[in-house]
Amino acid sequence: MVTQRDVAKLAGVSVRTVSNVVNDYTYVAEETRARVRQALDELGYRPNLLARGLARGRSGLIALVLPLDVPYFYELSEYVVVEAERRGYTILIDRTDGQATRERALVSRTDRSAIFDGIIFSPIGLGGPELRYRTADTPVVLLGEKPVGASLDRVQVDDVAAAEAATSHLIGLGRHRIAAVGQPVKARSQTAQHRTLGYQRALQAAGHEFDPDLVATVTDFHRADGALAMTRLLEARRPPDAVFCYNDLMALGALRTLLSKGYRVPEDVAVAGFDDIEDGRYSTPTLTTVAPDKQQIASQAMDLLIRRLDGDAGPPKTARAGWQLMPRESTSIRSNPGHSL
Amino acid sequence: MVTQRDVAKLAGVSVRTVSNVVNDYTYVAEETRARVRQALDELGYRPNLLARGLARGRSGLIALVLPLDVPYFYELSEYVVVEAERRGYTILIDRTDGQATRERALVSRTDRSAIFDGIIFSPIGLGGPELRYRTADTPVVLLGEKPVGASLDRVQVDDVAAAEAATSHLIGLGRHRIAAVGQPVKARSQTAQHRTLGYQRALQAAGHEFDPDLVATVTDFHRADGALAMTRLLEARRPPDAVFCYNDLMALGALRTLLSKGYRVPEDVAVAGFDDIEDGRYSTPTLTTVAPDKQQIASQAMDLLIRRLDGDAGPPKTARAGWQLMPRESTSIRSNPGHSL
DNA sequence: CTGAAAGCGCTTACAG
DNA sequence: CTGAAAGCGCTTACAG
Repeated sequence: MVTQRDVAKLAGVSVRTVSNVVNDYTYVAEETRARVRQALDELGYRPNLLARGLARGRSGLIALVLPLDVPYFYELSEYVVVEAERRGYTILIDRTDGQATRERALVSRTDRSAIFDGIIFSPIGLGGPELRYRTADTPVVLLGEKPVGASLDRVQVDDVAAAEAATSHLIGLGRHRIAAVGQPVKARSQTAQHRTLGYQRALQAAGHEFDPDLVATVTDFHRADGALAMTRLLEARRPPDAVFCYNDLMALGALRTLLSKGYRVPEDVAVAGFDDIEDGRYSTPTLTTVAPDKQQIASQAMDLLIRRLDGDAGPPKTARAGWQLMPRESTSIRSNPGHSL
Repeated sequence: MVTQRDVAKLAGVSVRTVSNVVNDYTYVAEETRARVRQALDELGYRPNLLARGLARGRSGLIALVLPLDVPYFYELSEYVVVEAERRGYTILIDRTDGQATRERALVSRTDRSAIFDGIIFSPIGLGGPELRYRTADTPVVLLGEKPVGASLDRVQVDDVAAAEAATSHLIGLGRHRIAAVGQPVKARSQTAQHRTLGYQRALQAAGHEFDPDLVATVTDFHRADGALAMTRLLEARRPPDAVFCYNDLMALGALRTLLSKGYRVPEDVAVAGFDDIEDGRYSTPTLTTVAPDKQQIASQAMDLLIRRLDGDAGPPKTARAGWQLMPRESTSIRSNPGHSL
């Protein structure tokens, strides 16, 4: 490895000057700068970022810790990368896939996060008590609902209102037996609870009765879970004529189940999801969904984090990001192109 | 920040001993160990990984640099994370989305990779010449085809054979006008060329003529590109009765175009993809595809990298991973459930 | 504008 | 089994 010392020797200057040139500091004589540059190139010097980080006290690196197995998150990650770049930081993604073990690595003693200036974290498997455990050395911003008991900065979407809007939209179609898919078997985050709450509120506002049989539980938020839940719902005595899934992935699974059993969507059963992932814009029929403002989420998360990096030690803050209902073919009788010609 | 010095002072030992305890070295008296542990907990010590990495000369971190906007890669990334964990390394993902600018950050002087022991890299936008530029400080393993001119370790799948198998499968259905979707407008990696070659070989083996009009070019490998290419193919004088897309994402886009225009799949047009992403197992119809052995790719990439980390300085090696044709509904007349009941 | 030197927090031969 | 000390490669007041 070529060090600044090697370069300094070759250029006949001190490491101080080499460092100045490498970091583009002013106050270096043009002649000196040229000589150092020459030596830099000749030797093929590249800085050791570990050493630089140690000396500077910060690495310029931010960890984005999230479950990459759900498209919503990797779509979101692109926005976070861009917003971080814009602010001079580099994002490195640490994929947990919601596994508590991997998430725990974040709060454990020999925490990989120690090389990061800050962390943007979307906890799935970990509850608040465990999160609280973490020392406050590295600032953390949570994405999504606050795990019970944790007190950290976070950015969230109003899940209750969004779920209510999605359900109301299904009600507006004249459907009466509207199922909800996504209540986890064992609840950890509050996301699902909030969406169930929004679902119930919409029902209530429309004067529909709430039928517990129409709330399908899941173990995970993947396609397979949506497909399985839909199968169970269809086998009930009084199957649903619409279904609101707590994410698009499950909605796509439900869609698959419906179509493969010969149901027409939306004629027989209307389907709505949550997340606005790209898949839902290309499925047949295309998927009605709630679109959280991913760009805004990313931007707010970075802003919260940078506030902490700048030394703010105030109480935890919560930023709220917008969302929008996106009606598409899966809830629109008129245009179901798969059957329209 | 609590340092080992603080802990040493509190426990009444030297930092040497603290370090020994933190790293679980043997030869620490039980009594001493207990006392140090006590101090560690009391102060809430967490190691500074930057400093440790600098002192040890390695960080235990490996960068996985790839385009996360394509599901194939984030599915692959999970396998890489697991294979790395198994070998005691931590993967951090650096998403490039195929943008040459971001890929270039990897070969630039102030390379973020300097904190990594090694790099697993899937170049999309960068050609071989630029890759060659990078100094050999940090070992690199390439995923996929070798960019022209680069000489680095890599793991690849036999694209020619796999594409030939997929095309032959379509021919076996009795189709005569088989289109190929995925030849990039401006070619950089060899992947697409190889798949086109396999496609042509299958045609030739079956005695079909090669019609250049049936090879649709794309600018990217996303759904939108597949959808657009399909639209153009359908507008031709003699539209295809089957289409082989160079990845599943484009195949899903093509599928969407076909269904929305009222074509039946596979009755009117059969569709095959490449990658075996999860979406294709839940689309309607489900998608026939080539499934590269992702687990094997990940495992081989890690093995190649670790060989270099262990000091092997031999010539670049190429590992070959397996693949398998997965026939599904999009090429199977019998079972197209969307229309079967 | 540039040098000599301390320091970032850790690891690890070298002694004992 | 443990201490004193050098060193990892960089940055940066302090002088000049």
